[in-house]
Amino acid sequence: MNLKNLYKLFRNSKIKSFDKEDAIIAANSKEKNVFFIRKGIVRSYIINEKGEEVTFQVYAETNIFTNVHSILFNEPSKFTYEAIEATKVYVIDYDLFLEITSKNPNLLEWNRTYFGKRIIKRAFQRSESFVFLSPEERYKKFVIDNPNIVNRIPDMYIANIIGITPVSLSRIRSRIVSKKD
Amino acid sequence: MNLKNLYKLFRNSKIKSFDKEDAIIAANSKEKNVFFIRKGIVRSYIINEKGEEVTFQVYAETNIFTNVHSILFNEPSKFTYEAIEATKVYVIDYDLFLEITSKNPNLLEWNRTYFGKRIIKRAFQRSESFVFLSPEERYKKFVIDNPNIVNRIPDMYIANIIGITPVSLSRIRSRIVSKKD
DNA sequence: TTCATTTCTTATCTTTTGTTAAGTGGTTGT
DNA sequence: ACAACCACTTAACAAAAGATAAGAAATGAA
Repeated sequence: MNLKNLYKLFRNSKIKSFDKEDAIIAANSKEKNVFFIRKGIVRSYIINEKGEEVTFQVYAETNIFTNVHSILFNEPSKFTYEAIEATKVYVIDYDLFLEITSKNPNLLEWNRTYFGKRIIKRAFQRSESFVFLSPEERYKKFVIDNPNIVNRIPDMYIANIIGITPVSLSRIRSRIVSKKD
Repeated sequence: MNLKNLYKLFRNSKIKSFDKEDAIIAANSKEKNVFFIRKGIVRSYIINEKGEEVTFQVYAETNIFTNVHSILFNEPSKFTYEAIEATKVYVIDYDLFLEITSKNPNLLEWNRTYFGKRIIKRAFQRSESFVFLSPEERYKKFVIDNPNIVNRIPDMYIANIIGITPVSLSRIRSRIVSKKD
């Protein structure tokens, strides 16, 4: 599956634009849309018991994001999905998404193999990174895995994503710099 | 989907018994079997660069485990799957598993909804626990989520699973006890 | 530009974790 | 029963992380 087919899938869908800090999927929403990011960055976050925003994941261009909890389990979203930059997305209803992918053999294969599996693989790899890697190693891995994202989002989001505090990430960064000398 | 249908799926499959510490799936294996645990506990682990075993996950009765990396991506398993207790499993080849589930409407629906989604949900919830919970909270959650496992496996496995050292888990446990007074 | 806001860094202090090692208690196998 | 082994605890120390706050740097808005 390549980007060509993906564009085919989304070319007849709606396009929506969001300004920085716009909510794309509100918390507690049960909407079942599939979003393909054409331009921009999106993050998912929750508000914890202290009232702080905690970022869970970020998505950039050519990535798909959805309200996983709704699509898979018909549950309201725990997360708010918010544009970090001005963002353009293709939007397609999940049922229509399934209908289209099931009619086109290429897309069906893609949906079965690439799309669903990619979600599982990422979730697995992420859990593995917490079990097998230190915070510093997780940060280095994030930088390597997300070269197109790392300089476009606040470090505090990265800190949340790898499970540490922003202050601690700042110290890790200065530690890495001083080691290089 | 209930256990009845699951038993139906596995009733004509092979049954295998493993002694404590037997490897059920060897590391680097590409076998594509699906295992249903009838009795016993299984853990997956890797050997890290220091030569230490690091446990990633445990599975107990009525749970299914598979060589996820092989089934989804045709890659060799990173993990060894090992019986922690004397264990009896139903074994069925993945292709046969797919064939049977696709013929029986109940099983097909179960495979689409319950089986695949359960894997995703668990992987998500696990990642979330590392982002949103402290080590102590992760331990308490593990105990609540796994009442049938927690007293049957060494604490050192639990420590690995929640991403801390055995020594640290021991301290957390004594902290919890002293708080209760 | 200038001002206000937000993020990042740095500092201080406390708490927790990692590491290593020793000791205790329990289990296993012969 | 006995020895050997393994898991758990505890201790001591070093390293890292969390919490809080203050200042610097960057960003955004008027």
